[in-house]
Amino acid sequence: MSIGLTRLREEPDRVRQGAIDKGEEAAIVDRALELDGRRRQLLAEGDALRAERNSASRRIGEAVREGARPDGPEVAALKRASSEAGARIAALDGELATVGAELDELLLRIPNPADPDVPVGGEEANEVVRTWGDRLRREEPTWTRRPHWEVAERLGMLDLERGAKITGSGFPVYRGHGAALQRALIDWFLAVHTGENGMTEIWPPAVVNAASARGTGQIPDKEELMYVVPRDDLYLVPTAEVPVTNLHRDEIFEAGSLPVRYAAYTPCFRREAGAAGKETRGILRVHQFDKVEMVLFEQPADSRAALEWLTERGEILLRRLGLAYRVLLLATREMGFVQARKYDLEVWAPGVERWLEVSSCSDFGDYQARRMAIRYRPEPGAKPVLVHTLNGSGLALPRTVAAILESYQQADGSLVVPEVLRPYLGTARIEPPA
RNA sequence: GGAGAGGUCGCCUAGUGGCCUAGGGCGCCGCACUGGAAAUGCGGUAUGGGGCAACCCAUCGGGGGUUCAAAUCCCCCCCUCUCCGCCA
Repeated sequence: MSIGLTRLREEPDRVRQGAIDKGEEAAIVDRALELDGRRRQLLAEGDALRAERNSASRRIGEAVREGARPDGPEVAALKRASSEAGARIAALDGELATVGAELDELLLRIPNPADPDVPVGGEEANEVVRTWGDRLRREEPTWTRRPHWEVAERLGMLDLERGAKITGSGFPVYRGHGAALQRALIDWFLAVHTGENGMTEIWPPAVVNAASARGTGQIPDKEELMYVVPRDDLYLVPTAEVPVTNLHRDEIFEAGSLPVRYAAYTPCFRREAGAAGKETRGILRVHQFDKVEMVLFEQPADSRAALEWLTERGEILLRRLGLAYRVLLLATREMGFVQARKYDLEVWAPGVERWLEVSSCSDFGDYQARRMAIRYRPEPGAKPVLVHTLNGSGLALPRTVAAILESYQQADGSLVVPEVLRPYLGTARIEPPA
């Protein structure tokens, strides 16, 4: 990810303030401006020298064609001029490489400024935009709700122990109705997205190359987050965002072709190094999980409205599942480096009595698109401009499953199946094995 | 995995060190001709960077090298196709 040089030059104050709001040093902005000036100067000098060298070489060709001796004095003089320019170019290129490297490194540290109305601060500044549904209580009048892992183990839907045996902790095994529930959710989510939401379904590779990992910023920003296959220089995807956004890397959308909206299911692999303990009981935080992700490519002017629409696509799923949830507008230091605006969807899990993040919907502005060179031609024949990219979960499965298990469990130990999933599961109620 | 053939402008293609500052065709855009169109003719049709501009620079799958000069020669890598092997 990086900030655009044009934007840096045109609104340095906004960029500087944006960096401060996200907890970065403002001084890097000024240093970057300085280096940018030096770089442009070097480029101009280098280009002039290249022009000189090119014309000298061209004249050698012409002279030889017109009968000059290739080893004669005229040609020798031209050769000398050309070599000399070449030597100076090499020197300038050396300095340019140094300046460019420092500049690139600085640019990587300048965050995408948040939208003006995003609250400034950390977690305490997050804003609850809206809440839907009634929160169930753990303590019912005549019984107590169990946490999801107990519900699931008792119903034979989940086997964490054997998952740990065959792979490691954080790799859950779903079985029976538990496995079917995974499949049902994925299928239903995609049906909604490709149907009423008009998205195109993508079924991408779950493993990507280094260029793709770099495109969405997993390298170098979040390299420790990913599982790596070093022998083949490949990376297991931490989210479908990576392969799906990279679909259009180095491409130009022709006029009239936007928006392009995708929905994609992939398994997601995250190392989650250092995350262990009570907060991660059950399937709240695992190394492999399933997720349907929505990825949008929009015209710049449309991205803000598209984010509201995108967030609503996630909310609709929760409402139809009958799960209480809230929408958070994340504050500047919570939203991350690359987002201009970000909403989190949190579902209520009555068994553990916690809000669980099941979706994160972000507008990246042109920040991602710049790194991947994804552009759009506003009019036929016009100069391409960077597109705006957005993505949002719709939805991540494990915590959605946890909320379903905890919300729909019954006093007798059975589980009522949410109505929208009954056609997929073929039953309205799951009973404990006899 | 082995052998061979390829990767050039949106698409097809020419191109074996300097008239390549990449030619031609198709498609597309504009203009002319037409009542309107077809056909035809003329012109234009990549991306990024720099410059007020004329214009300049970079890019022929990617990277490195040889040379005054590389689409062209050399090395490494990637991808596609054909055949063989293996295989859910």
